[in-house]
Amino acid sequence: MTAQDKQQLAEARDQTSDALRKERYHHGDLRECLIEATRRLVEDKGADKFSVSEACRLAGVSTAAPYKHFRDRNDMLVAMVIAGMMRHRERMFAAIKDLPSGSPLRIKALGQEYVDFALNEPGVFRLKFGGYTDRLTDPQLEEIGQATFEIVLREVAACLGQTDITADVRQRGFMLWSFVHGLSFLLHDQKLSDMGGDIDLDFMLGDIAERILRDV
Amino acid sequence: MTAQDKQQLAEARDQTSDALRKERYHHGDLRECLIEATRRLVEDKGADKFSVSEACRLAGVSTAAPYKHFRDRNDMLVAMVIAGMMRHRERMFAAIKDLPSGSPLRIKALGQEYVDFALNEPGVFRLKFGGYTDRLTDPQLEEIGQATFEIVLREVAACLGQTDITADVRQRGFMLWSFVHGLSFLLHDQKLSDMGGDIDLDFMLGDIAERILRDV
DNA sequence: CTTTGATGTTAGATGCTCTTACATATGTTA
DNA sequence: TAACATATGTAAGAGCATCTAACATCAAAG
Repeated sequence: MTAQDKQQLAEARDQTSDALRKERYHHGDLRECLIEATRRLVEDKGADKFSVSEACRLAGVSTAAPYKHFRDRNDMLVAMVIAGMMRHRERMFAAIKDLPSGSPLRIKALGQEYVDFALNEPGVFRLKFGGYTDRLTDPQLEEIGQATFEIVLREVAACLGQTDITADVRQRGFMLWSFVHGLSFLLHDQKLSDMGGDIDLDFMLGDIAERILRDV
Repeated sequence: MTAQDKQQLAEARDQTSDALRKERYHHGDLRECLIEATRRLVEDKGADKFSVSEACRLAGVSTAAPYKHFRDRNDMLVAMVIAGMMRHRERMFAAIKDLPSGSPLRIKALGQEYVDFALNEPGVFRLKFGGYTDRLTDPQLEEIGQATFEIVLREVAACLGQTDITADVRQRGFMLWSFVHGLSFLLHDQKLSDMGGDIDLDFMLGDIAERILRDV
């Protein structure tokens, strides 16, 4: 099937009331469609409430159909998370591309983007990092994570005026990651508004970058 | 039922091969027993694989029995998490009681204990903070969390030579929390060993405490 | 001793995951 | 173009889980 064919089928589906439903015996692009249905359901109701059956109802196919495209329920979730983490990495690239290189502003922007993603797509974020299931150990997912962390390390090195990734750079990068990672969870859990009082998120992101980049 | 009766029943149960099973028609302390069974299962297989039925098999009761003690499956998990977070708070108290007051060592010890708990009881930790389910909003759980955070705030204030909890203290406390919180997740996900290389956890905990307690 | 409420059991309604066997569409090859 | 091979769908059902309703048992209070 050519890209043009897919386009036509997609347009045909979009004309229906629910863009996800199929109209023919063969769906056209059921795999992508199920991933999108999975994403919606997980964001709406949480990963524990997600059911393959409901994704099938959204897509307008029988409950056996997904098993031609995914090994099992968990595999559907993994596929959805992979797509999400690729979006995540792209956004982190985009967040810094217009900022002066070697500036702590780039570190802060990366942190801001990390938190934003976690808050905008909490379903994906918590599936990836919340430990919902242990079978979330896909090699592709590992690569994406590694590559994303490399972005941070490059920026940290640049801020310190270094060219290569030393142990010191690695440690500062990991500390920054830990911070925004925990912050993302706590923000989504409303802990900042519950216990933080008048703490300013923007200030905190700049402050931590400064503290961790500074020499002792 | 007196405490002594409970003791006798507990001893009777302990004589069987599986300490959780009952021997009479009425169990004696099924609620506590189911909470413990839930804890074991969640730690062993993860919250998503946990089933009420299996907890019942562990306890040696019918699958309908839990519903006399818990509203539903989720309520069982909540009860288990509450018990876990009370252990968590007690351990944090214990971690600092022999250290000199006003010392950053106490901050570091709290962080160490936080991470230790997350690694020793990841099932509890991730159920509480991983966002497995949204119905984990028990008022009792809220109180425990608040009280635990107060410990941290008191220590931060003491380290800064202050007596009351200012906005500044709150912010530094929240930053420390964010850090150890994220660190806990990343450590359990093996991200430190995968991407951190030769980073030393103990050093990092001391380093972050120092950085965040220092004046800018 | 009897009653009563708490706590257990049995049976079953409902829904989910995943498999097996079969149906239909697609595109490749003779 | 016809026929076959492959990909992708459906139908039916096994097996297991949650939760409910009706009934059974036991302990404590009157």
